[in-house]
Formats: sequence, C-alpha cells, structure tokens
Amino acid sequence: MSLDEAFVDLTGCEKLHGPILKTAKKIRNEIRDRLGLNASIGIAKNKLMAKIASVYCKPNGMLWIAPGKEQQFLAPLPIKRIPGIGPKGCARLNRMGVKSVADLSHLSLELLEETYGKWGASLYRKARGISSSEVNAETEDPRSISRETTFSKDSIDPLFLASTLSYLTEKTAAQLRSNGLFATTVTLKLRCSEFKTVTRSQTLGYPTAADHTLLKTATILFRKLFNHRVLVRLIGISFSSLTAHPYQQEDFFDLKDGERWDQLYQGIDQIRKKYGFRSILRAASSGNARRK
DNA sequence: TCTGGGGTCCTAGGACCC
DNA sequence: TCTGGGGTCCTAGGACCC
Repeated sequence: MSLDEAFVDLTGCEKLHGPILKTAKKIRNEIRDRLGLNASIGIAKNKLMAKIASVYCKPNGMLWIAPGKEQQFLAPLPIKRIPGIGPKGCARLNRMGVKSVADLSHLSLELLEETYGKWGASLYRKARGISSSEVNAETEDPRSISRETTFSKDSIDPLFLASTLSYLTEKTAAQLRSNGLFATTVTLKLRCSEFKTVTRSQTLGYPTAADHTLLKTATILFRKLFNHRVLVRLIGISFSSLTAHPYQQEDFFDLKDGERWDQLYQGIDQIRKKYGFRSILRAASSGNARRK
C-alpha cells in the first residue's frame, strides 16, 4: 500500500502456516528480529477492516476483528477513523450531527448518495465494514510522476524559477524513462507566498519521455502562470496520462531525428547511472543545481 | 498541529463529435 | 441552419492518504 504498509491475503493458508493469529505473530516477530522495527497488524475479513484494526492497535499491536463483528466494532468509533474521511469530510458530517460510525450507519443510502454523491455511497458501505477491494500482488504502473520543491525563501526571480523548473523536469523525465513510461499530459504547479496554489496543464498530441519536448511544454505553462508580481513559494511539475507504449506517428521525414533524440537520452541516463544525476545537466538547469 | 513531497481519485465545466 | 441528447476528452481544483 505504501513504503511501510502492506496487505496479505491469508485465505486458505492455514494448512501451510497454521492459525491466522499465529501467522500474524510470526510475521511481527520476524520484522522485529530482522529489522529491529515495531509493526502493527490488523486482521479482518477485508482490507478496509484490517486497515482500521491496524491503525486502532498502533503502536506495536495486533487486533483481530472476528467475521460478523464488524459493525459492532465500528459503531462507537469517531467517523475520522474511516479511511477517506479527512478533516473536511469530518466537519461536513459533524454539521449533520454525525459524530460516530453508529450515527453514520443510521443514514440511508439514498440520503448519503443524494447529499455526497459517490463519496456518500462509499460511506454507506464503509460504515458497515463492507469492502470488496482485492489484495493485489501485482504492482501497477503509476498514474502520474511528479517533482515539486518549496523554496527556503519565496522567489520572484524568473531565471531562478525557470532553472528550477528545468531541473525538476529533467529529474521527472529521467524517472519516466527509468520506468519505461511516456507521458501525454504536463501539469505545472505554482504556489504563491499567500499559499494559493494554481495549476495549468497541457495534453500533447503524443506520449513522450524526451526532456526537450516536456520542458518546452512546461515552459509554455510557466509563462502562462507566472506574472512577475507575486512571490513564488513552490514550483512543481507533473506528468500524467502515462503509457508504456508510445505509438508516436513520427514525421515520415523526421524519423532519423527521433532516433537520435532517443540515443541522446539513453546516453545521458547511462552517464547518470554511473556518475550520479547531477553529473550531466541541461545548461538551463544549472542555475538551480549550483545553489544546492 | 503544521509543513513538505509524493501520490490517488473525484467533480465540474467546456469543447467537440455524432 | 438550428436544437437536443449522449458521449468523450481536456482542464482546473480539491480532498485525502502516507
């Protein structure tokens, strides 16, 4: 699920590993012995309940929610214990008088769906401990890849901002290539000193992982957003609509050119693998890199 | 409780096509 | 030429998670 969290489906593993609780204990002991780290384990009949259980018994705990006892366990909990209910959602529900999961479970599906749309429908199910999300061992390709940076001091210097953008773009594009992916949509993000955040995005005619194409687009978006008057606190770049299969219809007479770009970036990636990312940078990126 | 960096998913409006 | 409905894609923003 993340760097330090995972789901395991132990359905049908009793013959191999013994009772589930014993297996969980073994996992926890092994993590402690081999890594010297504490871990919490939630055991339940689906991912939603297992997650809630593991958070509930933090730190270093273990909690089993017996099948059929889901509602009973959830009822007294505050709604913020339900994954997907954050500060905003919690406040909205509170205003309706909904504080506990029991309160939530008294609301009808129709009302929740009418008031909150898809989110409401999902709350109806979650309040009852219902979830059909499967444990999936396959790692899927990411939906987006991004880099952003917050400056130690807000900046209005266009050259500095442009070189930071160039550097972040190079960094993100390199990750794109190392994942064997190509991006179709480029999104630029700026946050001003008053914390207002704005984004501008553009979808290209074809997927690419080439620095020069991505940077050209990022620069156009930056010019659209940056007005030279407001101090910038954060700048970020994101690539999305990713695909592993570029179908790029090359210009018939331009085929050679595309190949040469590919070779260039492969060369750059190899140099960086050997000598580090900063061993070779675009000139435009160096204004930022030198400062670090 | 806030900040920062990396993600996901959803919504809503507009353009465009049939 | 205009109207309407349905669908898809793009864009911008926001909530949430770790």
